[in-house]
Amino acid sequence: MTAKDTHAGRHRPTSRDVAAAAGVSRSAVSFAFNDPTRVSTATRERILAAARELAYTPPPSGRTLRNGRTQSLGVLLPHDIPKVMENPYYARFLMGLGQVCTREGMSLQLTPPVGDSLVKAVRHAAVDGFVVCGLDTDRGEIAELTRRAIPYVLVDSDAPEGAPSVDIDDRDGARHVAQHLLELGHRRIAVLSVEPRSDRPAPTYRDPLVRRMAGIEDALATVGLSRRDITVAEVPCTRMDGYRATQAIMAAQPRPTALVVMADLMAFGAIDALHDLGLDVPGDVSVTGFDDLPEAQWTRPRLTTVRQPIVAKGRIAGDFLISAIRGEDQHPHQVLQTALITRESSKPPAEPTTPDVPYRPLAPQSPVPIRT
Amino acid sequence: MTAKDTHAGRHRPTSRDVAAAAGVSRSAVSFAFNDPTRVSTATRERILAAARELAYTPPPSGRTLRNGRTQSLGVLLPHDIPKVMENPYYARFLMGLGQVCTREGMSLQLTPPVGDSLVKAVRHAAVDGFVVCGLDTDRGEIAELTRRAIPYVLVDSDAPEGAPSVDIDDRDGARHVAQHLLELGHRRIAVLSVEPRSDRPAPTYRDPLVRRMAGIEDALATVGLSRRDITVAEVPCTRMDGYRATQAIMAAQPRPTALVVMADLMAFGAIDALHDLGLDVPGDVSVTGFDDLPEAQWTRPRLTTVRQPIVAKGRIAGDFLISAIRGEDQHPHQVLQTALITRESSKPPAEPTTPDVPYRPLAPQSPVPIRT
DNA sequence: ACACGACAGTAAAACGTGTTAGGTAACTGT
DNA sequence: ACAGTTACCTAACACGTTTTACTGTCGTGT
Repeated sequence: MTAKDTHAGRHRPTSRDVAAAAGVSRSAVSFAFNDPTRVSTATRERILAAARELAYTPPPSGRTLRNGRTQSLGVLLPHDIPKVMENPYYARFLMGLGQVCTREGMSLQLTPPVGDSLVKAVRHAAVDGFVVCGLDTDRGEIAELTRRAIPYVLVDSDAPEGAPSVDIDDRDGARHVAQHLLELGHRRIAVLSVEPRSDRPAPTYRDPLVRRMAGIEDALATVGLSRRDITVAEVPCTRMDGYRATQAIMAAQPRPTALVVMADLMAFGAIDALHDLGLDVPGDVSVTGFDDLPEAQWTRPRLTTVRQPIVAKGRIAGDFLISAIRGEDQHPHQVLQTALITRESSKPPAEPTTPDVPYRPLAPQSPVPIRT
Repeated sequence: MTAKDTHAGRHRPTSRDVAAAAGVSRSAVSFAFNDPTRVSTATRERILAAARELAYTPPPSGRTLRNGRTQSLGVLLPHDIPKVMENPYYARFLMGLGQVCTREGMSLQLTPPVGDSLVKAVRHAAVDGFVVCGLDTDRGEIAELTRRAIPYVLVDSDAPEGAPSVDIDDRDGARHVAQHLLELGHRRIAVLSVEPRSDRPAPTYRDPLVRRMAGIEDALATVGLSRRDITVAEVPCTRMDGYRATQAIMAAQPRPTALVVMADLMAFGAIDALHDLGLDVPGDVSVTGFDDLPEAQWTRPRLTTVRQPIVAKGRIAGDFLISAIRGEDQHPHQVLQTALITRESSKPPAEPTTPDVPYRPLAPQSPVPIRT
C-alpha cells in the first residue's frame, strides 16, 4: 500500500472523486450541490454523504472560471490599507458599501496599490466590479478598467458622462464653511488641504479639492478677497500631518485667526497642535473640518464641520455598481448635498481683523453646477 | 461582414487571440507576461504590442485555477460589514493586517456571513487563507476550514493547540481595571459586557469574555465580593446598545457607582447615556472601557480604559497567516499584554459605599495562564 | 398497442490560464 | 564536418467546475 493509496492521491478531493465514491457522474455531483431538482433526493443524499466523507466542497476557483462571477465587490483604494484605515471616513464609507454586500450576499475586497501600482492591483484582483475611490479620471487604472470592460463606479472624482459616479457638492460645502467664518468676522484665514498624489505627472489638486477651493474662492470674493490673500497648505490626509502642518502654519506672523481644514481627521490633529502650542480653540483660533465624522462630536471643543452623507455615498456607489454588473448599462450620476454643522470650534475672532474690508453676504443659494 | 466578424467574436480577448495576432503560440504569450527570459525581447515586444492592441491582460480567473493562489487574504467577520465597521476597533485591526498586505502585495477580502451563514461565506470566498475574528472554536466554520485544509489563524478565540492563534491577556486586563475601581473605593459595580452570539445552541460567553469575567471575579474576590454582588448586562457591541443598556442599569436603586464596560465603543454610548440622564462622569458614576481606541482620548471626560495592542494583533495575525499559507506548519500562539490607562472617567465615589467591606490588595501580578 | 411526456442521469464542451517536456534550427569548438 | 550546446519556441496537459444537449427508461393516456 503506497502513500498515494493511503492518502487518496494527497491532493484536494475533486468532484470526480466524489462522483466515483457515490457511483455517479461529475454532473450529478454538481447538480446535487446546485440544483436539487435535477437529481432524485435519494442519490442527492448519497452524493452529499460521499462529499462529507471526503471533505469535499466545490472550490470557488472552478466556479469562478466557469461562470465568470466572484460574488465579491472590489474597492480600489488610493493608498495602502494602513493609511486608508487610519481615516474613520473609510470605515463609514465601507458601512454603506457593506449594506449592499449584505443585501446581495457578496464580500468586499479591499484592493490597495501593489508596490505603488494600482494597475497591477486591478490586474490581479478577482472581483465582479470596482468602486473607485478618489482617483483622478485621467489615471491609468481607469483606462485599464474601461479597456477590459470591468464594471466600475467613480466616487469623488470628476466623472465623465460614460461612467456611473457618486459625488458630493464639494464646492457648495466649502463655500458655506468659508462663508460661515467670514460672517463671524475672520479675515486672516488659512486653508489646510489634502496633498495631490505625488505620482501625478503634473501635480494638480484631486478634483474634489479643486471644487472645494473654488467654493472657498466664491466666498472670499464676496468680501473682496482672493486666493492670494489666504495661506494654503497641502499635506497627506493623516492626523499627524494635520498636526505638523498646523504647527508650521501658526509660526507665521500675524497668525491666522481661522483654519479651514478639508478633512475632519486632519482637523483633529490641528486642534491637538493648537492645544500643544498653548492656543485656545476657538478663543485664539477657529477650526473647521470637513466630513462630519461621528468623532467630530467627541472632540473638545466639538468640531464645526461640513457634513457629507458618507454612508449614503457608499450605499449608492454599491447600488450603482451592482446595476452596472447586471449590465443595466445606464450611467447614473448622483451628487449628494452637504450641510454646515456649527459647533463649538468656531466663533468670532478675539479682535476684529482688517475692519476696512466690509462683509457682503453671498447671493442666496445660487445653485453651483458640478459638471459644465 | 457579420456582427461577429466586426466585434471579433464579441467576447473578451483571450491569450489565444493575442497569440494569433502576434503569430506565436499561446505559451509564448504566457511567457511574455510572466517570464521574460523565456522569449526573445523582439517577440516579447511584438506580443505585448498585440496584447495592448486587443486590450488583453491575463484574467485572474485562469491564473487562480491554474496555480491555486489568489493573492488575497480573507477576514472572516462575525457580523455583517456595516455592524463591524461601526466599531473603530476593526479599523485598527485592519491597519495591522494591512501592513502585512502591503508587504506581501496582497489584497484583503472582508468576508461577512451570507444570509446568516458563515459556512456559506467560507465556501464562496476565493482567498489564500483566513483570519478568523472572535468566533468560538466549536463553530462549524472552523470545522469547515480544517476539513478543507484552508490555512487560518484564530484571533480572540480560545484556540486549540492545532491552530495558530493571537490573543490578548483578557483576564489580566479585566482584573486590573476592576482592581482599579475597587482601589478607588467603589463597591456597587455594574458590568456591561458583550452579548453571546444568538445563534449558539447553548448561549455562553464568547471565550475572551469568559476570561474577562474571570479577571473581574479575581479582583472582586480580594474584597470578599463575588459575581453575585454585581450587576451584569450583556448587549450587542454597538454604541447605541451601550447607550440603552446604561439607561436600564441606572434605573436600579441604589445606583451603581461604577460601570465596567467591555468595549470602548459601548463605553462611549454609556457616557452619552449618563450625560443625558443628568449624571456626572466621573462625579456620580465612574466609567471604564476596554480597547483604548484613539477616540478614547477625545471623549469628554477622557476614558479610563484597558489598552490592547490592536494594530499589533492584526499584524501578528497576518504574519502567522502568511507563514501558514507558505506551509511552514508550525502552530504559533501569541498572547499580547494589556495595560491599564487611567484617565478622567474614573475617580473615587462621592460617598464611600459599604465601608464594612475592607480593601485587600491583589496578590502582586500572579501570572494567569490562558490555556490550562 | 403505441406514442408521448416526465424523470434520472450522463457525456462532452466550454471557461482561460501556467508549465513541463520536447523539438528545431543555428551556432560553436575541435 | 560533425557532435554538442544554446536560444527560441510549441504541443499538450492539468487545473475543477457548470451547463447544454442527449440517452434511456418507465409510466400513462387513448
